[in-house]
Amino acid sequence: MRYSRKRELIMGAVVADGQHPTADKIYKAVRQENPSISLGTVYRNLNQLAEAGDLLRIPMHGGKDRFDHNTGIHFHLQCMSGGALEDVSQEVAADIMSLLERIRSRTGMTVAPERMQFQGICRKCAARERQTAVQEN
Amino acid sequence: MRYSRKRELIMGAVVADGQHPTADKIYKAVRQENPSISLGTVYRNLNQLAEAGDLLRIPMHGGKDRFDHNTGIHFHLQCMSGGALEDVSQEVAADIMSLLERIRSRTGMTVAPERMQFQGICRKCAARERQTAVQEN
DNA sequence: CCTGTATTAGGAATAATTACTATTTGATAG
DNA sequence: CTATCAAATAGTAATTATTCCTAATACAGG
Repeated sequence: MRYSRKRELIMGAVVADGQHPTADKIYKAVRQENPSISLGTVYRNLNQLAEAGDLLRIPMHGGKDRFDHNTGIHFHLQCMSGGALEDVSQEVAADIMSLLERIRSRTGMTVAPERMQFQGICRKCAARERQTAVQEN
Repeated sequence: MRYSRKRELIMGAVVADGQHPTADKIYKAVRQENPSISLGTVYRNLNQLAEAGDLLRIPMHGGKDRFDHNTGIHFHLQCMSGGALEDVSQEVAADIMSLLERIRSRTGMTVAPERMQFQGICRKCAARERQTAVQEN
């Protein structure tokens, strides 16, 4: 993988974003800096960077895939209410890892932690829903 | 939801399949019985049945979604090697449920068990890969 | 510089799924 | 049994994220 100024920009934009940007969001961000970058280039570079392990590509059910500069072991929750993708608190990461190990030893299936993904309701949306429920009473 | 002969056929085909068929596979199956059924009808009915809780729609990363007549609590592993989608042994189901409960109580995030999905290597592919590795030595 | 190859822009192609519309069908009431 | 009316359907067009393609460009080594 040869150096390219555009790839550097793209990687920089993912890091700068800090959240879990879509390819499209990165495309818009890098275009501020260099309007000649094409969407195809953004996708190709994100894929190459993910392939090289410099970032994570997070496939999303029924939506645009996300990218993450944090390549350390952590987990994601896709909120079914608000749609947000957020990191699961590190507080339970060890519990998750030990479950995956238990699955491996008991069933022979190996689960890839970097591919783990939860779907449910995030804390913020859960609070909002409780609030709404109270008001309806 | 009014009765329809075609919906009955479609539901029957999902049950008869027994595995985790795609909409396309169901389409081909029901066409044996009634060649006038359209793919749109298959999708619409599968969606309605999933909505009504009569079956599960399982979104697949980078592939066609699957459907499952088993609506009881169980979990799926998508094999990254062979591509198969298979049920995770019930042996570890309780462990998984208790992890999800621990996540809820510690972080406030609620994970939907019916949406849980693992990606990794199934037992069969793991065995095959070990075999191949040995032969290469 | 010059050459070989990776990278790129721009647009076409893909593939699963949904949306649209005129027609048909199932349930219901007379 | 027939008339009625909403739900269901066939067939096709549309959608959408992503990949593919090709000619042009840019990087790195000699």
